[in-house]
Amino acid sequence: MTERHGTAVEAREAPDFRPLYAQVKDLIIKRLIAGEWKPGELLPSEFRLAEIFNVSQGTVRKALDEMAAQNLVVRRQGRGTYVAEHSPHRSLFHFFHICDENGERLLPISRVLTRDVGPATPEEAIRLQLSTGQEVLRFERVRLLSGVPAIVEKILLPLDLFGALDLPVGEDLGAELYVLYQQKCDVTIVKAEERLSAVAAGALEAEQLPIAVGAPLLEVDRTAYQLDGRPVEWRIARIDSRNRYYRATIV
Amino acid sequence: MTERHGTAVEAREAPDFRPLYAQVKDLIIKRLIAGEWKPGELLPSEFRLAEIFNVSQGTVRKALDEMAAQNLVVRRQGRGTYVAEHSPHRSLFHFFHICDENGERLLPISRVLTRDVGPATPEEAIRLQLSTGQEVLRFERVRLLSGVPAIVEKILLPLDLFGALDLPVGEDLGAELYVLYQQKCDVTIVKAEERLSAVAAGALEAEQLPIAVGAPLLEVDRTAYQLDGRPVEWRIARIDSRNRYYRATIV
DNA sequence: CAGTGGTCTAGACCACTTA
DNA sequence: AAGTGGTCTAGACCACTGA
Repeated sequence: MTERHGTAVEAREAPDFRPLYAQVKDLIIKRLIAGEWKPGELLPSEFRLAEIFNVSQGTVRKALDEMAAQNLVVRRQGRGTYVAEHSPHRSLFHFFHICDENGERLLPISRVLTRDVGPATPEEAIRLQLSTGQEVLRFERVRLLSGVPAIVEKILLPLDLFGALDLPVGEDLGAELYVLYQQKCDVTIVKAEERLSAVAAGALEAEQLPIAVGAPLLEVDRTAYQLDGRPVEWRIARIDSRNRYYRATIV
Repeated sequence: MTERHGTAVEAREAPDFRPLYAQVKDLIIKRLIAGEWKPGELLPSEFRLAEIFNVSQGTVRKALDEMAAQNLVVRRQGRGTYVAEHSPHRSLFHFFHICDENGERLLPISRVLTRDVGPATPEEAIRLQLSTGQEVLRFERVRLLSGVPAIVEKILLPLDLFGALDLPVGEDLGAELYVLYQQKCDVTIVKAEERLSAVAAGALEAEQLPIAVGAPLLEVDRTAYQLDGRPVEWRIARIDSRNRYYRATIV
């Protein structure tokens, strides 16, 4: 630990007095980023971590509780604390917000339409914080809901991280993308920002979805981030939102 | 408290063992619902509450921390714990998610178009959990963003709670609706569920907004709840989402 | 200055899991 | 039975607020 504040009169010019538990949390996250513990693995116990960082178990607990609230770790009584993993279930329930009219989660099936590699355009470079010209992967895919084409998606990924990703054009993906990112490319998505708007269907959408050009579509523009804060995916989904909706809860 | 589990061998057939702090939280929420402490008021201190409920201060703290995370109370070091209140700022930042292209929050100005009282239709009764025929208040309003009409909204309220609400047709509202609900009708919104989709503009929207019939609009269908879980507002907003978007964050 | 919430620690017991 | 996280308590000191 950098500084403790008890015991005696201390020099305390440290401009940033962060609580101990916050410092512990940062240190644990640093080790996660460094890959010391991989997704799905067990962390050391609270007492062991308390020894490592030379704080009390209660302080470690508070750090881990916050990390659990952020879905960075999963705590299981009697077992231990695990590094969070992208199960298909978590991917869907956490990152896919489309429901049918009764509020039931819909399970999508995907088919890749096109695959493309090339230098990033200026706009793409900005969105993924790359230098212009750095190589990127581009995909277009269709997702079916209840067996009907419902979503056209464009996905942009930086090639330096996703070189190992092999999405076969024309075939169904065997898993959720974020699960594949983690398993094949060691990239874990921990946060996403979405911008929703309504747009008119273009030629691509009218070709792939059972709608006419100009029909209203729900556009979800998402930037997804990994643990170190780097934006690693930009995707734009255009959704035929008749009989469906995007669900959000405000608490 | 109902039951403690320390000290000795105890009869413990209670089928639901809720942690003490959760029971304390429920009891505090019950008192909030009963109106024992009003929005903006100071709660008793942690030690005082610990006496009241006969638990330790740490247990009260955990209950209050959870309530603070849910925006039910606001904690201020050195002052105390306040019952959360709908300030204009909170209303906007928490419940209004429309931004401009740079991510800047937009401040809306409202004008009421129509006002209507009558028995609830079957659909309306379902959404507000009323008996068919119970009286409801209906409003239509236009909201301007950056001086331009951008949102047409239909708002439905049960008359039994909102009889005191007086929205003058044609005039600008002096405050955010949720602030008015709280100040004039003693109704505090604590949660909302939103369903987003894309729709084609109809006659009303084309009349009020600078767009054509059939143009894509972002529809936000919101049900808002008060502390006891009762749905007390149903509103449908249709938003001209050119140069704007609805912002969501997934963590 | 007294009173509040915020942090940190230490220790006890509980419930759950695994061996 | 041993080890884990979950709960509860008690007490210390800190930082902030307002009289």
